[in-house]
Amino acid sequence: MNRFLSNATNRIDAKGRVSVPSAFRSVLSQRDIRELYCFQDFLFPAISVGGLDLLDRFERQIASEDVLSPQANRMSLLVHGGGVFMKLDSEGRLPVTDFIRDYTGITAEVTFVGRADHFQLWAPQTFLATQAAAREEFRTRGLGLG
Amino acid sequence: MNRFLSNATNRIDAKGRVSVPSAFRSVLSQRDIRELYCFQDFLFPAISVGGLDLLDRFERQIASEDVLSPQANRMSLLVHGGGVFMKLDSEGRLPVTDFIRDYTGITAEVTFVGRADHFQLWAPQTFLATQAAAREEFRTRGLGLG
DNA sequence: TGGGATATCATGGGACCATATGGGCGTCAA
DNA sequence: TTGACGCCCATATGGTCCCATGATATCCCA
Repeated sequence: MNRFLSNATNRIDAKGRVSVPSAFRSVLSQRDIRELYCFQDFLFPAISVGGLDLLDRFERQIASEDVLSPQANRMSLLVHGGGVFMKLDSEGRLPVTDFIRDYTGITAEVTFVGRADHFQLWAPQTFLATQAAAREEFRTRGLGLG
Repeated sequence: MNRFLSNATNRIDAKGRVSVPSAFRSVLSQRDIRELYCFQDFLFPAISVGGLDLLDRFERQIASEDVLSPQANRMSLLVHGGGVFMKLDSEGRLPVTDFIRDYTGITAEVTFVGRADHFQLWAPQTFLATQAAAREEFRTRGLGLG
């Protein structure tokens, strides 16, 4: 497996740590991702986690803009300034900081959700609800992306 | 790490000093930046800090403009004339001068914000509010620039 | 097919270390 | 002389490492 797929829910311990699922850890080591970069999803209350290559798309766009461009400035503020580094401990756990809790509503448990080139942290019930809502959306409006 | 990323908030002590986050200090030494050049951000109430190479992009743009361009004239006035030099002490702290306080509204705490090739000083609550506003902007209008 | 052995993984907690922070002292300049 | 600044050390808080325990799935063999 070389992509982040499926989901799993783990408990946060008394020290505020949570184990990253083994399957995700093996993808991380396979891609040689040692420093995790995390930032808020632009749409959902979830934290995206992956390597620094996640920034590439944004940085290409920023670099192509005028030095004084407010849009480029705002984007850099979010993706460069709004991200957080996380390191797994030797057991493969990551600390669940307020940065994560505040944006996701996570309290006692974390749902890890695969997103192919990265994975996300969700509050379990929010994940279920959002997934159901998305399914309902497709059911009524169809798959059209417009 | 060779870029300024993420953010951190530190307290100003009784002598008006604040510790630059360890991660940012290591980027500075890695880039062999000893004298910090600081100037006001063009859009936000924040101070930009970095090496003199920060001026490169501005100077390229100024050079490409007409000699009589009011835009280039203004940019030089701000970037060349409006900057100040700062030095870290042996512990990696920098003095928070009135130059910084007046433009940013910083009082008791400083939020250091990574911007890839430089970092910025923000008043914590201003940073949070501005970031939230920028995110909302992208959420409603999309990521398209221009 | 079932039951026990074993490996893998999540969880819990103690010890240690890096870093932010606070404050003392000497030096230099206004 | 006084105040600002640079240099030094002392301390605490939080993060990281290390080892132990418990749970669950997998395998192997009878």
